[in-house]
Amino acid sequence: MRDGTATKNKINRVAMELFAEKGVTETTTKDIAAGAEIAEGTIYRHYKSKDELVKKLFLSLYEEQGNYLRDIAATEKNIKQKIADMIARFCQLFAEDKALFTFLLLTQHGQLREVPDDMVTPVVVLRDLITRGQNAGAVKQGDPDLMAAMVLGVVVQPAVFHVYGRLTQDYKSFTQDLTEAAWGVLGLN
Amino acid sequence: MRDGTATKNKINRVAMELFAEKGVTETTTKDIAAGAEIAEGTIYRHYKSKDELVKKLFLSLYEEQGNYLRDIAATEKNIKQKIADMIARFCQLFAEDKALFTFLLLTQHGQLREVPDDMVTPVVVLRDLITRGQNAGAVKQGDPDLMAAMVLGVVVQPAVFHVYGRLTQDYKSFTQDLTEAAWGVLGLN
Amino acid sequence: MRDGTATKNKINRVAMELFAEKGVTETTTKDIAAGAEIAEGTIYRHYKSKDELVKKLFLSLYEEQGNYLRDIAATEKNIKQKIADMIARFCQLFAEDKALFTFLLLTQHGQLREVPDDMVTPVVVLRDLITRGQNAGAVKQGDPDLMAAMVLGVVVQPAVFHVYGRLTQDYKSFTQDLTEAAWGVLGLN
Amino acid sequence: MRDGTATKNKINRVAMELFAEKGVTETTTKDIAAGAEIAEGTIYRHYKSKDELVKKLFLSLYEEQGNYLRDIAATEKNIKQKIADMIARFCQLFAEDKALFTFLLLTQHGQLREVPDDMVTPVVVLRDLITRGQNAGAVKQGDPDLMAAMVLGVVVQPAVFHVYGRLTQDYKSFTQDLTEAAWGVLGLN
DNA sequence: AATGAATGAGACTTCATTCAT
DNA sequence: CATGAATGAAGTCTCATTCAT
Repeated sequence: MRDGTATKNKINRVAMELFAEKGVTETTTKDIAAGAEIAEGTIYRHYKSKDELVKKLFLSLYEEQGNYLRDIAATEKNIKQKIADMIARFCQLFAEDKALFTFLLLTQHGQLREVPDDMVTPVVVLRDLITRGQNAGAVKQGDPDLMAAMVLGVVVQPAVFHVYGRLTQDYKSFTQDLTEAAWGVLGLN
Repeated sequence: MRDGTATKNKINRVAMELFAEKGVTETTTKDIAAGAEIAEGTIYRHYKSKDELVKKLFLSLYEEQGNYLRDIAATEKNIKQKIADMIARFCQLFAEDKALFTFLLLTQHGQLREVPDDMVTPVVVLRDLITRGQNAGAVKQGDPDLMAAMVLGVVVQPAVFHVYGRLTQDYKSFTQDLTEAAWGVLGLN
Repeated sequence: MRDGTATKNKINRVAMELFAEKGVTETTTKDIAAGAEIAEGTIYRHYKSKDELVKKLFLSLYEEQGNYLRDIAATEKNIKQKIADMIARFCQLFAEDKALFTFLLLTQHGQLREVPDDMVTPVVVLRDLITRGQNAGAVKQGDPDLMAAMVLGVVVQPAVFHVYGRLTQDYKSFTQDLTEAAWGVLGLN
Repeated sequence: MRDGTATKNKINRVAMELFAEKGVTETTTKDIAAGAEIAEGTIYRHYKSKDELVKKLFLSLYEEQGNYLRDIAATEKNIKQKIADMIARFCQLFAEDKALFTFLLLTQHGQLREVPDDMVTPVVVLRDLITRGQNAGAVKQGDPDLMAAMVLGVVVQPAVFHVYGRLTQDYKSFTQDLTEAAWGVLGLN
């Protein structure tokens, strides 16, 4: 291949999966190279260091999730429906790409502090949506950051249980229950 | 202290704090020894390996939390009150010892698989309480594991936000809100 | 330039300057390529290896200096004047192209052993001039290699000081002093 | 051994010899460890990095030479004799420990800039001695830094020739010639 | 029980060199 | 002649663990 895009994509994918599987520190550059079927040195044509790989991977994927949610928040629907759509989208994503979620889950500690203030993150989108819902009188009063945290917890913690085998059903089957719980937390019933 | 109990306690405390601060892999045995003001080799008088230290520390602290919750679950109160007590207890703990929570938070991945089947963990206690509540007709129907996960998420995720500075108030001030949200998830209003 | 002469010259010049600035091992082929505004692979159209580049560069420049001195030695002037001319020439060169001198200075160790026996080097020219001066009775007796070394030291060491900032005046202003010192060493007063 | 002094000394000696023989970059930590008959990691109990090893080694040995010369400069003798003593001392040192000289010679480039301003170096001692000699009317006028450089060149450049095999006699046999040349440069005859 | 110098496996990274385009 | 992505050997350094004291 003339440009290295395919190689870089392969590195990204393999790295994400290995990080999700074993954790970042436990995954060696050798592992990544083997998984991507390239030489170890090749990683360094695309990233200055393993650290940079982790950070860029995390930030780009984290922001990508933020963008998805932002698009949902930007629709014409009412807030109740937007919350439902967001949760449906999360369940869909998790069912399709568990490694992506697990990677974000494992990597957040230590990477969250690297998030630029102006980045569109899932958390920020959710918090802003809640704030606007409160202003419109649809969502009950309360610290919007706290409410965002609780909603996030309702949706994410079952996914963690799923990752660790405590929940085994197809995650999409939880969509309805999660949505109703989130509505309850926000007083949207 | 002719026996090494004091030394071991110091190791445990220092290790937990360093693990919470920087993560397990990023904390070296040298760091721990320095923090505990002992020689590196001394750690190996008390633990066979760093891995064993991490595992024993995690399991004992995790079980300790389970025991607290079990004691609450064993009281004569009604389930609604028990949930409230558990959350109050968690908020208290988190406010008093953030490092302990952070340690458990960071370490769960990779340690959760080591938990013996018969151990009394917070998750098991909570799940069993929910099941009994459902049998008694107090808690609404639904997968008890899923419900336990959602309740846990409601309580724990705000703590994560607190650790990363997105929430800054004294955690105990959230007790009421968290409790009501948990009740809502369980249909206990 | 259908042939690569211009490219090769650019490589030579850039390489010399970088070698002088940071040392040979500390200069990467990537640095050279970047400085010469070519691709890394292009270097290998002109040189078999980095080693060959260093060696050829050193030898050609070193010999070039030898040739200059040989031309001076071949004139009709008396030895005293020839020494003066050589030193003047060195001061001129150093003032004009400090990088060239620094490159030769840094590279000599490790390259000096590669010099072919029959090459016209500054050292050989100087030594031969001294020998002839001794035969003609103009230069005082003594090991000609030792005397060549001392004369060289008198002229070169101040240049080293200049490179490292211990001497800061225009080097040409030292010409007279260096010449007289050299004469003194050779007993030419 | 209870303390690591012997090990550190061994590292220092072996490193100096290898650096002198092949150059710093060409000497690997593996080489040093093998030469000192220790594990590679052991080097890092005594030095934070290879760089630090090189720098500390250079600075301590360089300063040591400065101290020797300072002691000579501090005697009651006249300046002519002091110069003679210094040169004799240098010839003695070089004859006894060629590796030390070669190490200092090879390493000066890149280390000279690290020398603290207040360090007693051979160059500073020599320059100060010359300045005092000029004030006393014993040494002829002229930039003392330039004169120090020339004297240094007279003494050191033959040593370089010796290292590269152009001079082969016992270096101590040059003592008289070098001394007279240095005197000549300083106008001390 | 405690020490701390030493170990050695292995991680990350660099860089001269190759080769398909 | 020129490119630049890829290689892989080799280097520096870290760190959990051991063992003589």
